[in-house]
Amino acid sequence: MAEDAPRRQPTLAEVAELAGVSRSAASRALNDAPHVSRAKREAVARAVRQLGYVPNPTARALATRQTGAAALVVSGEDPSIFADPFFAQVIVGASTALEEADLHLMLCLAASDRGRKRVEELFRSKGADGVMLMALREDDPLVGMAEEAEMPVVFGGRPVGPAPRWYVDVDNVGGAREATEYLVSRGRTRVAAICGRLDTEAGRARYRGYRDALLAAGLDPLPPQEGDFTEPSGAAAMAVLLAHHPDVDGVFAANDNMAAGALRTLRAAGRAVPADIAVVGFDDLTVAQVADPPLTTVHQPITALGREMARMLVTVINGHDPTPLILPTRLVTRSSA
Amino acid sequence: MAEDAPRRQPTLAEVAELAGVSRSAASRALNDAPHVSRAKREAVARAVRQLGYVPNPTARALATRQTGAAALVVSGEDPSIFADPFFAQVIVGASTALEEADLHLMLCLAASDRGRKRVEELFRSKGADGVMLMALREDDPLVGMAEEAEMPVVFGGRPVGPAPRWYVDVDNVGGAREATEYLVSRGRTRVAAICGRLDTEAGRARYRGYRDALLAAGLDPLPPQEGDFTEPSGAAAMAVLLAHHPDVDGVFAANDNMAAGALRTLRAAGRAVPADIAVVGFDDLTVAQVADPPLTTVHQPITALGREMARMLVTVINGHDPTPLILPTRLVTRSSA
DNA sequence: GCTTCCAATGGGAGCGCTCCCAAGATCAGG
DNA sequence: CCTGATCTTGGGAGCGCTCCCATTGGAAGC
Repeated sequence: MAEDAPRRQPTLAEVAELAGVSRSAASRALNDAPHVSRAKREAVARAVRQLGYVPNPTARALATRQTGAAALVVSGEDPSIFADPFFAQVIVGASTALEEADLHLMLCLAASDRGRKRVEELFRSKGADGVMLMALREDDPLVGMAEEAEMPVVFGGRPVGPAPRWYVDVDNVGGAREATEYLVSRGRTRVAAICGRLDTEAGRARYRGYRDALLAAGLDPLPPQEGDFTEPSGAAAMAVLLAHHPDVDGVFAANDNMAAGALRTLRAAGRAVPADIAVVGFDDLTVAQVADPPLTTVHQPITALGREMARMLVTVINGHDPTPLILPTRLVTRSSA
Repeated sequence: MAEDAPRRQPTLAEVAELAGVSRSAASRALNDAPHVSRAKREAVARAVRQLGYVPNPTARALATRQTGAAALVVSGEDPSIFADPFFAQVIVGASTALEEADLHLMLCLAASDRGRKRVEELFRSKGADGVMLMALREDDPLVGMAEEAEMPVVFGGRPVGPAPRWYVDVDNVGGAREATEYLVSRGRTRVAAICGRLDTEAGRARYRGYRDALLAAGLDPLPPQEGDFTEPSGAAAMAVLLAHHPDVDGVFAANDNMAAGALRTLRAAGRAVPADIAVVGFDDLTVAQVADPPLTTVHQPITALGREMARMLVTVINGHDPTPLILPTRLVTRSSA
């Protein structure tokens, strides 16, 4: 008899037979559940080794009604939003925490109609044990899906509107306030804000922090100069700012990408940083260190954000009800302010 | 009767009953397979809508022996390797292509023993329909796992050693050669290389390209000054270079991160770029545009790399045998050289 | 010596879907 | 009007695992 090509994987039943025990006993032994004698436990282990048995996760999932996976869904208008290194760091944290709970990570970029439809299906079909949701915008359809879904959902950063039950966020207001206060403390009196998308809670919160700080210092906040968190948008916003308020001497940018863009515009315009204009960013990504001059920026613990989101999700999946978490930020001073 | 809490999802059997057809017919209608009358097809559609039915992917997976997911596995010694924005772009491409094939994306960072063990289990248990493998190092245990796995595996970038059956790579040698030739064409005669990890094929290939170009121009290549693709390692390598070869007038760095690091060291050492030393990078990530001076660099189509990997994987999953693909690079000249 | 209790055990019934296959319905051709 | 070919149809048997539950057999208690 020729060996028929990719021979089927051994099943638990075969393991049981080889070990001379029942399927039930084999199953219990495998999941080291109680009520299995030491002898049978060993017999099963031997059979597993001999057969090279690996449990079939799909079958297990069907029987237990648990998929063994958690999804990270990132919203956005187009997939390029995900190119921001921010998400990569979130993933590093989330992946590590999920690994500890022995869950797989599914990544969904809900950045097209097709993508959103697939996420909806994921929710409705319970295709994962839980979901982490990020980068939501105002009136984001994902919020509705999450509400309807009978599935654990943890938000990364609050969505615009009422706070969800479970979320992990960063102290955006506090960070922005600290950055602006720093600018003021360095003697800047005409400080502007290049803010992120105002249809995101992060964008709004950071502008709020900026405004609060200025008001508290008895200075006049400028109206928000909106960017979209990308480098080019920061460069453009800075150009507008320069045109309308030639006398600005300080800029708080809602993230490092935009701050880097501002730096570029400033360089082109011949303004010295920080001598003429001081610039502060937000995020503390690699770009902040590489920029010239290196950016003074608000550090946020991005990997921790991912890690805590995942941990919180696992807690919820296990039937508990954790309280939301707000991670601290801190100002890192370099040379741009 | 109180409505019992999270009422079980409707099953296909219930849909069939409501529609007055058999489970088989309902199944066929759902997957629009042939042999279903128009009338029944519509009845099923109506029942589906009325019940809010969504098929259970796990059950389907068990029956069809297809998981409906593809995994992207990123190797590395620790998870931080993934923080490189390079991977984020790969994911954007892969995710888009996978979406078209209606496959989910599982992300596995094989950056710890635990992580590698989970990948091995994934392979052995056929926990995905196929795998994309990246960032392999010499003697990487993942290569062995991939070989033994009876599962479609597409490599992103070739591993060190014999070329695998299916891979998508970038023309590393050609790109490095072009970069170096450019340096030579600008009159540089003492050109050094800050190369990436030499236990990766990309690191080796780029050094080879550098060496080939110099040899062809009748100049002497310097021995490889090895970094690990990170910014600090580039800064450190540049410092060593400056100490041992104070007269270098050109540097080819194997990626933008290291080039940015080199720039930093050069700035600290008071060397003008490109006047005293010209610098060329590789990748063309955002950092290249933000660096000061903006980096002349070898652009590689990263999103396309991800997209083509995913497409190739889908092709293999569908039973075909595509040929490996090598994507072109091109030099983008900015101000650093 | 005889209950009492509990660990150990294995059979059976699913989990929700696909798919093979036998049987019935439909229709054209002779 | 009958025969054979083609399309529909639904029952049944899995896919591989978990888990409930009834049964067994000692060990411990009186």
